[in-house]
Amino acid sequence: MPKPNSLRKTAATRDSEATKCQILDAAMIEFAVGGLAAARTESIAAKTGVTKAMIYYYFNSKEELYRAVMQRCFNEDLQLVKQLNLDQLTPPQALVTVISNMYQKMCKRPQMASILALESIQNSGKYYPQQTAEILFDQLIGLLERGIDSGDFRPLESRHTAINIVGSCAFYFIARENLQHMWPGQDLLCPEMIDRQSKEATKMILAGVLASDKSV
Amino acid sequence: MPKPNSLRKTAATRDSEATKCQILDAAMIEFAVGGLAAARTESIAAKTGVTKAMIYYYFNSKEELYRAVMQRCFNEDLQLVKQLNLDQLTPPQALVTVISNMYQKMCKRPQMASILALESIQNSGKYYPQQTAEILFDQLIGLLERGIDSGDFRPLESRHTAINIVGSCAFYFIARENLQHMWPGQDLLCPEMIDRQSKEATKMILAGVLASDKSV
DNA sequence: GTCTATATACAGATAGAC
DNA sequence: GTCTATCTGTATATAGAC
Repeated sequence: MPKPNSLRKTAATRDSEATKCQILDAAMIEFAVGGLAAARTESIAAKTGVTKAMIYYYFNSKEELYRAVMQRCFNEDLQLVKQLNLDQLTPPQALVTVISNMYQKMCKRPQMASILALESIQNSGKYYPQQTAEILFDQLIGLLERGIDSGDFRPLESRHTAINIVGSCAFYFIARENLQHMWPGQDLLCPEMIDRQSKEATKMILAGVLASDKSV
Repeated sequence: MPKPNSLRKTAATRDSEATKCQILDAAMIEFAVGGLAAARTESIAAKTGVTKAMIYYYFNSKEELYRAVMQRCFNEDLQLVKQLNLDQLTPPQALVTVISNMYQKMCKRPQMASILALESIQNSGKYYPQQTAEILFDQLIGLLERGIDSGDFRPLESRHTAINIVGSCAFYFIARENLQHMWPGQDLLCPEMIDRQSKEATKMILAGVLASDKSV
C-alpha cells in the first residue's frame, strides 16, 4: 500500500545519517527479540519512518545490518569500560565499579543482554566482535587476580568466578519475562527495581569473593 | 528427492511412540538453537529418521510441537526437584543441593538453559508453563528465607538473591559459545569443566549468603 | 534518498498414494 | 504410519520510477 503524501519524505526532510541511525535503532530492538534468524526486515522497517528498501540501500543485506548493530553496540560498550580506570582502584572498589557499570549499561540498553545471549545461542558468537568479549572479561579476570594477590579476595578460580559474576547480572535482563511473576504488576526495568537488584548482587558477590578476614 | 528403499520404513520397523520421541528429541535441539521463531520444521525432520509430514501427523503444527517439547522438558524437571526433599536438610545443605542439581540437569540437557532463555526473550515466556517457574523459584526462595530465619544466612532479599543464584548457573550454558575463547580447545560441556564451574559457583554463592559468623 | 512494485526463494502446512 | 508432491503464504532482495 502506498504511503500517504503527508508521510512521504520531501527533499527538505531527507537526512541520510538520521535515517541510518533510525534503522540501526529499530534493528537493535528487533534483533534483541528474535536474533538474526528470526528478525524480519519488514518489521524493522515498520519501526522506522522509512521503507524496507532503505535497509538494503544503506546496509545491503539483513546480515550486514546485523553486523552494523553489533559493531555499534559493543564499540560503545568498550569505550565506556576503558574509561573506568580500574587499575587506580583497590580490587574491591574496582569490582563494585564493574558490577555497577554492568547494571547501568543494561539499564540504558536493556537489549544488550538479550542480543548477546541470542548471538551466542544462535550463531555461536560468530558475529560478536571477539576482541570485545576478551577485553571485557580480561578486565574482570585481571581485577580478580589482583585481589587474590593483594589478599583482598579469597583464593578463587578467576575465569569461573568472572562468569558467575557476569551471569548473575545478565540473567536478570535475559530472563526478565520469565521472572515477571515474582513481582506482579511491577516493571522489572524501572530504575528502582534495577537498583535493588544491583545492590543485592553487589552484596552477594562481594561477600562471595572477599577473604574471610576481610568480610566485615 | 525420494528416499532410497533401504531407508524407507517397512511395516515391521514402524513404531509411533518411538517416532514421536525421535521428533521431540530433534525438535528440542532445533528449538534450543533458534527458538520457536527461527526453528525450521524441515531441519527438525532432517535430524530424525522420518519426513516433515510426520511432524504434522503427530503434532499438527510447529507451535504445538514446541508446546510439547516445553511440556516434556519442564515436567521432567519438576519431578526431579520434588524428589530433592529440601525441607529435610539444613538451609546451607539444601542450597548446595539445589545448585548441584541445577548443574546436573543442565549437564544432562545442555539445551535447557538456552530454551528457557529463548522462550523468555522471544515469546515473553508465553509457552513456558508458569507453574514450573513458580515452583522452582519458590523452592529456592523458601529455602533462603528459612535460612535467614534460622540465622544461617545473612539478611538478604530472597527474590533478588534467587535470581542471582540461578543466573550465575544458567549463564554458563547460555553464553558458552561466547565464553569459549577463555579455554581454547576445551569443551565447556565436558564433565570436568562443569564440575569445576559448579564447585566455584557453590563456593561463591555459599560465601555470599552465609551469615558472617558462620562463614568459616 | 526514498518510494512502489515485483522477482525469487523458502517455509509451514496439506492431499493423497502406498 | 510413512512417504512424495504440492499448495500457499511470507521473506529477502532487486528494479526502476520519482
